Amino acid sequence: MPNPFFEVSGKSELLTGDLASLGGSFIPENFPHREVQIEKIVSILGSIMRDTRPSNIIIYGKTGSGKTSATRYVSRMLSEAAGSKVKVVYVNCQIFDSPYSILVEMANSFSRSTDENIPELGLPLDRIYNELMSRVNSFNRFLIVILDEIDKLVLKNGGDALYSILKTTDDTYGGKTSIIGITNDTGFQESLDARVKSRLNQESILFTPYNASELKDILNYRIKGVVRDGAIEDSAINLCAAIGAQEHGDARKAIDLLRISIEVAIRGKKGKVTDAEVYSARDKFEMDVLKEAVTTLPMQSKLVLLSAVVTQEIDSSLMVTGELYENYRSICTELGFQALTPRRISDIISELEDFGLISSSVKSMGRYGRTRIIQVMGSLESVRKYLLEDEDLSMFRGGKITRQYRFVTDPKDQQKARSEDLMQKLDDLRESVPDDH
DNA sequence: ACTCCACAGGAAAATTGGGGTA
DNA sequence: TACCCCAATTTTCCTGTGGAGT
Repeated sequence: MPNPFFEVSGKSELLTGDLASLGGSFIPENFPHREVQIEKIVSILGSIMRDTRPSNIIIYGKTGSGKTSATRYVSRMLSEAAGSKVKVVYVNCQIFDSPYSILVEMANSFSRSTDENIPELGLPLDRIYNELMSRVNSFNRFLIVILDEIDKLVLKNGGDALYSILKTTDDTYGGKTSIIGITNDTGFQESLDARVKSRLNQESILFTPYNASELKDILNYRIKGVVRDGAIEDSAINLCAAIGAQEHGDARKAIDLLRISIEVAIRGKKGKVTDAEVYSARDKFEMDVLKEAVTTLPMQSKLVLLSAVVTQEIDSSLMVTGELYENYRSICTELGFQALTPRRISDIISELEDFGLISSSVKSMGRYGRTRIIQVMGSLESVRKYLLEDEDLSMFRGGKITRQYRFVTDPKDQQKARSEDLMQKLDDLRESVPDDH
């Protein structure tokens, strides 16, 4: 009888190694089909071994093209080879997206203990800057700053952040700071202003999308030593590779898919991974991504998304900014949140679109104005379910839904609807407790 | 051809919340 | 404690605009 505890602990006769090596943050020892790019990075950074500052690098490539892990891989090797001569700082610009937070993050990477850390808020920028400079200089070695998702910096504050970081490459006496920017936006350069562009873009490296057969090689390489020989059918690997190839050659997706397939097979007590496991893994994968995206949203974004779900449930053809906003306000009232202004909600809608949770397109409705037509991605029930997992939202009963009067063609009906809407708003006002400010 | 809706989205002001110094 | 400094976030104010109605 197979030991049931092996199954509980995630072990199985399918496995010979640790499934974690198919996880997202794992950096492998080898990058099949990325030899050219890696060699180029190595040759640029190699100047450190000759005590010369390396050029700045910009790396382009879609998600899952290996740019981030290849870069980290190379910098890890460099640290091994160059020892204390070099310091590598990795900053994800999606999380640290202001000049202040990035400089602090850079400076704090030199701290040996938390009490040396610079606070995350409150200090003048140039002081942070000077502190960073003095730390870099006293360190007196090469500093390599990896800026992942560097395009987010430009998007959010017009390149100011980038400019202040680039200053570090000049002002360091001896000029020992280099920057590696990573982006998936190929038009990234055009959005830069000239002074930043000329300083930043000294070398660029393109990570081309993997094709299906390359993905297959990668998968085969990654499962070596993890899975018992023959535990995964060839066609299942091909399927994972094919799905990854469809998504702009996304290796991360292909690997995740394979990992989940294995998990599915283990849980289902299957002896091997077949196409069927991959297909159900794909469904699970989509759900996981959706759940992760929804549950990690900031509160206000959740409220807006909830409003989008509710609005679409009422009538998907009427999903426009104005309706969404009115319903958002009702929801805020019901749940006791302070509602933000339409301008901010407009931005939040754009943010939700960036996350792929909704899609929108601006459309002119002629007499009825110009607005965004919005649609929730994924199934409404799932999104709703994940949203209501938040205990602050779980009290949501359905909310008062504002009366619809836009696009009502008959002017008489429109007039009627408008006044009814107005009545309801007055009711709402009377019901609501007056704000104390 | 002209109007005007219902917003989009840029820019600047105002608010918020943290930190330093005296 | 009082006060001013800072960056981040949100609000206020604003100009711009595609096309159905007229």
